[in-house]
Amino acid sequence: MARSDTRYREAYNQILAYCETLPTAAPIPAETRLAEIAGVSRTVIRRCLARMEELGLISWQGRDKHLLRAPLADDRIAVPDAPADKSDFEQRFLDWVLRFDVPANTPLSVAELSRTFDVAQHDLKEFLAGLSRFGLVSRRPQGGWMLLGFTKDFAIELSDFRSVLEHNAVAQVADAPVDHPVWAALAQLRADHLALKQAIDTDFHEFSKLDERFHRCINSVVKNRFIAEFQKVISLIFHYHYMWDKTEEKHRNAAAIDEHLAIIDALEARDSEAAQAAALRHLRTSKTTLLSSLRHHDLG
Amino acid sequence: MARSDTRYREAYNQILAYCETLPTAAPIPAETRLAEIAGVSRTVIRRCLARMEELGLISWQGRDKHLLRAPLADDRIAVPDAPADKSDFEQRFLDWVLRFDVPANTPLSVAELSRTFDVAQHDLKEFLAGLSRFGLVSRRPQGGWMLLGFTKDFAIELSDFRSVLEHNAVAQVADAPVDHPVWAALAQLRADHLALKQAIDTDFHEFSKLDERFHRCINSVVKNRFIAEFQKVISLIFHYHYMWDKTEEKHRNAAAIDEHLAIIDALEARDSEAAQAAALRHLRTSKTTLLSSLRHHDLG
DNA sequence: CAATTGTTTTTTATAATAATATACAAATAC
DNA sequence: GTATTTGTATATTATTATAAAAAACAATTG
Repeated sequence: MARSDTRYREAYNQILAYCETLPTAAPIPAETRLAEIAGVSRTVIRRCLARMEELGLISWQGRDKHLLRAPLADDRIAVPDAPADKSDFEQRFLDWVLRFDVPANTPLSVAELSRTFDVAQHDLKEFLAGLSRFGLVSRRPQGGWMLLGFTKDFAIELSDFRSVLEHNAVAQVADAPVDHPVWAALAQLRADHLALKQAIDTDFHEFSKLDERFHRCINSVVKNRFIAEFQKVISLIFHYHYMWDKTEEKHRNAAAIDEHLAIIDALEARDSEAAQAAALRHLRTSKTTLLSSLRHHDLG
Repeated sequence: MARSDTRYREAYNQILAYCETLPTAAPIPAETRLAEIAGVSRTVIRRCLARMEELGLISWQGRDKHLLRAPLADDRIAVPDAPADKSDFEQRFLDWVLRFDVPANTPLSVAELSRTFDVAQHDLKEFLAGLSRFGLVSRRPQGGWMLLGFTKDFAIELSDFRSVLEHNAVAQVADAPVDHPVWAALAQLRADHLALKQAIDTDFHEFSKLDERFHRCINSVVKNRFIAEFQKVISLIFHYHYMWDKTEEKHRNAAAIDEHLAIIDALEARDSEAAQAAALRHLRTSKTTLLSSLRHHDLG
């Protein structure tokens, strides 16, 4: 009933690995130095040293520390099982929400989520607290959390917000200097769009990836932490909904390719006005698609 | 070492108050009904009923529940002290950060914050997790949290983001129907601006409030949860920095009044282009002011 | 059989606590 | 003497155990 000693165990193995690089009988650096190496506090280092002394790996008396013998594989300490990739948990959670069409206003059980996703309960709570800033979840009066989105209103507001952001991004691209990498990227994207247009009859499902690449490219010009944070959520949501709404997919994607090309044309001509107008047209189409995809899923 | 029974205690008093409205010897509603009244689960209600029976307030046998006597003030149960207004904690925290110029990259001690703000540690963690979405705080590798902003980069990106949002808001105001309440609000704001302009020599410090009102008015037209969430943080930060930067305050405010009036003029003329241009000018000034205020505070 | 209560199971909020970090004092080496 | 390093004390954090509360289910009752 306290915190785990994973940090100590990992540090111990790390220090052991460091000692392997030392010649036998070599003096061992100061505790502060070791703490730096392992990225932990001196408290942990002293625990490590104590164990190493106990195992007869080192002599330790005051500031006189010496390696007695080379560490063996057997000297290593066991680290509790896999640290459960916490990094991509966000991705997996949104994936779950969207893929299984978890309806709006579903109560979320932290206990259950914790089991299915193999994430500690308080990490989950932190994550949900973060999402509540995006209005995707909220606390329930009787305790616990609930999934607010994905309603029609949410989709509309998200689309509108996306339009605002991309409108700005397009304007910035048009103003980008000639040597900006975005131009090379756009040239490549144009080629890829044209290629897919040729093969649209068979490869139309490839468009989803291309779409994401295109929008990411446009937005990459904007260096802004707030916008970047939102783009992550936005692109994920749009991306998934495009993938599922199979109605008229081929025709829809063919049209979208032309819309993308129109934006690229205007941008390369440095016609900011035209580019923004083209972007606006495309974003309107996207919004319509997102909303119709919601209708098919019987939400909102 | 478990959750508090505040919910039970509050529910108990609430049920007691409900019983006061009943005539003596009246039958008491079903547990489900009582649960609805108090907004808690049946589990809590049964605890309440058990206590009421024990005190001789009611008879309780199966579904036969009757009031035996009118509840007295003395029957009430003590509720643990003030629930510490958790609602405005966000405001108080940002206030603290800005008012005391907490420098960027300051480690935040949850334990200390919990004490000074009188907020439970896990509520704080939830709050910090939310702020980390805005890039204001982040987790430290060695545990705990740290305050990232308020750096120059943060201010620049925040200003830019604000510009994007307000640019959009102004465009929407220009398109608002004649009967939209924003027009009445703007008319009032125009009058207030003109009044302050007359008295600028003495009342220039009044501008800060007016500025906040003006921007809130413009943004009120945009109905979007994402934008609204950000506006809260943005307006708070700009508001405070304006209040503190005392250099040339009078002159600065006088200029800002004219900028605001120019925006109002263009909007009332339904000249979207001119309004956006005026807004852009004003936002540029704001950004400069914010940055210079940072320089005076020796940050970034 | 619909509404209500009795009982069991699950989930949540929270305080207690070991692990860790940090701060400070004493000792050592140069 | 002073800059490092270690020894020790204190503070903070992460995590768990657990009572409180909610939710699910079964058994009554009118």
